[in-house]
Amino acid sequence: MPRSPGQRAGLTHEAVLAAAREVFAERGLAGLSMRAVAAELGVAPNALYSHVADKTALVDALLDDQLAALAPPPPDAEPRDGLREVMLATYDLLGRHPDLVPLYLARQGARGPQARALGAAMTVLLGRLGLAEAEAGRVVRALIVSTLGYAALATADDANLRPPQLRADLEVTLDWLLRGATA
Amino acid sequence: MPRSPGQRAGLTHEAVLAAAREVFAERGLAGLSMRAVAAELGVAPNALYSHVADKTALVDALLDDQLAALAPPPPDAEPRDGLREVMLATYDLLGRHPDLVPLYLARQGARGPQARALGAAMTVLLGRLGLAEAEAGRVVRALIVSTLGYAALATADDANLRPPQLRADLEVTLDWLLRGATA
DNA sequence: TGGACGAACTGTACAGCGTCCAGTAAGTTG
DNA sequence: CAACTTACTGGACGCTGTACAGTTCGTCCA
Repeated sequence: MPRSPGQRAGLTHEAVLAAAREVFAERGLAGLSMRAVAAELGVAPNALYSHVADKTALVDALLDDQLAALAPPPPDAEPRDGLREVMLATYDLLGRHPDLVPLYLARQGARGPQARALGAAMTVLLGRLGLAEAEAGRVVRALIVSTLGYAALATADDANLRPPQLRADLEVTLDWLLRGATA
Repeated sequence: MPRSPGQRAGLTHEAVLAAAREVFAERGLAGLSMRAVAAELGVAPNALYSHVADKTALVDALLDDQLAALAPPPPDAEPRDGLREVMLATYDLLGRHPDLVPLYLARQGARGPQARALGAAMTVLLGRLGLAEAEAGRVVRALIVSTLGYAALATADDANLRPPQLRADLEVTLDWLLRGATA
């Protein structure tokens, strides 16, 4: 509903992020412009800059936000199963939002709180496999790199590389990595 | 040298690609606009469209072009060494052109002739390790995914993730993958 | 040899982008 | 009640990729 002019919109960082989420869901990454987000809020484009440093900061926030859909593996799970499950869930999530894959890789998305929480949960599981923290960090990175990489591959529309096929390949790859890391 | 008006520029696909290579080398991906390429050739921006479908096609060509700097592993190399060398050389190349990493991942750059040649040479080496062609393709993908993924990670300026450190991690990861694949 | 034809190129223009600047109006604090 | 801060608007700048229409050239065939 359009405010009467002279009224404040009462924006917040969260409101802007929510609008960005909406625009992204409806029109994809290509449709996610500052102007579109502003229009969604019924506000002039520049108004966003009171709540967000610039577009890349908004996109970063959106990237982490999307990870909220992923449940961290419980600490008492069988470690290998838990790790495989998160990674496959991540792969599936990215499959639903292929636009984001390059962004996660480019800025290595793992900066926000959601990403941190997932990383910490994975480190716990690797600890139960006997890995020290530094070593666990390296393995987490290896797992993530392959998962994001396969998700990126799945966005190319090559008949030989359908997402289910690649998902199976990813599963095998994760297995090799975990086996190598705990040998 | 500026042609006298009314003279043809005599552009070709290769000339456009060469200009794009030049602009990219000097001003990076952000500076690679159709206008910049056209200016480099002393030509109106739209002139490019007689030789290139659109910008993404030009960028695709540039991506494959850059791979020409990579020497395919000789077929008689020790397979594991040869594979590790190409992948590390790829990692090093991408380290010099971080801008391109997301693009390689997004369009899975491996469509052009250069990419195909590298893939074929890798498949030969994997064949000598006893892998059938389909299986070799999967392993090639796994290796590439990790290599590009680590290169992407290296573009994030995190003090804990310096390129040399990640290169070492990649080396270990490649080892795990090759070991897993040939077990 | 001339005339048609297609390709190459220019000029102009459009719609869109991120974001800066200056101004105004509202809310908050002394 | 006055001073100040914050949130927002209007307008603009410089840039993008590329579509459209028109002109000029090289080539090929009658």
